Amino acid sequence: MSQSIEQKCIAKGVKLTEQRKIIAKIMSSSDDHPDVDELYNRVSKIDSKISIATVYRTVKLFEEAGIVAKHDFKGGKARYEEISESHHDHLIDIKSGEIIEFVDDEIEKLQKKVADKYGYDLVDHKLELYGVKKKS
Amino acid sequence: MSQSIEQKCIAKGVKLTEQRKIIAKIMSSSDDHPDVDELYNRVSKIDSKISIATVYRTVKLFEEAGIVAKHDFKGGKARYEEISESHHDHLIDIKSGEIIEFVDDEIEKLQKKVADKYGYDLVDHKLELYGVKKKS
DNA sequence: GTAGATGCAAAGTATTTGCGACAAG
DNA sequence: CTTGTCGCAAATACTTTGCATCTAC
Repeated sequence: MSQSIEQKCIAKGVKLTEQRKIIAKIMSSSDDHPDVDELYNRVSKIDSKISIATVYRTVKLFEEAGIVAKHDFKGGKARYEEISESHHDHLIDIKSGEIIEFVDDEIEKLQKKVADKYGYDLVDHKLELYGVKKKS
Repeated sequence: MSQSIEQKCIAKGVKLTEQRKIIAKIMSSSDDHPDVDELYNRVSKIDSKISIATVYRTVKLFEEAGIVAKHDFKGGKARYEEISESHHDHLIDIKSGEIIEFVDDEIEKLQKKVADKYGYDLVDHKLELYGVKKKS
């Protein structure tokens, strides 16, 4: 964790309001992948007057500024996490809902190669693995 | 195309109604990835009395029966395609929306390996590449 | 001081569901 | 016949927005 969301906002010229600071702090200190509802719950404990509309507006703003990442895992609701310097993908336990982050350079390389093969420059990608714990 | 959706329904014991037959036929003959609205449009041309609720119910039913696949690409709406014997992933042109299907055995293998490394059996996975055409 | 942010409630989308009428096996 | 499906409209879930008020810079 080299730079807080708050610092990133300053770096990107995003105006920092009291509400945004609180949401930023919550997201920085969350190491799971909360949806907007969950974020709203956590934020409400600090300032109960923040409206859910503000949470929606703020995560969208942060996403557009490239500060947080939005995921559409199964389940309908969008979920967010802070973008860290190291890119990673997700392995999701379909029983417990637990999410494991992983990196595999080789897969990354192969993805670029595939895009290249079809004449594309890779802009973004999404890799989600869904699994069940092995009964060892 | 070895087996039509209709045949798969029979094989899986899914009751075939007039509406389902029409939806099945449309999906079998679509080689793009239509959302429910688009499916409803196409279906309406054949039988304008079919309601969109039936389309929703039917794609869900087919999905649960493992006959069609649901994708949540960017854009909010769920999109569907018939499951063919050959698994594939998607490369999406973020400018035009065009979708290219591809297979890469090596990536598939690596995914299993990753899941394995964390003690999981891979049940499902999702790989989407988003790219822009190279100006060659 | 001014542009932009917030809170609230109302409006949008996408999807699901209750219910009486109806059709498949 | 009987169970499950259909069409319709109402309901739900998630997210966005208009507007008057307020706040960061």
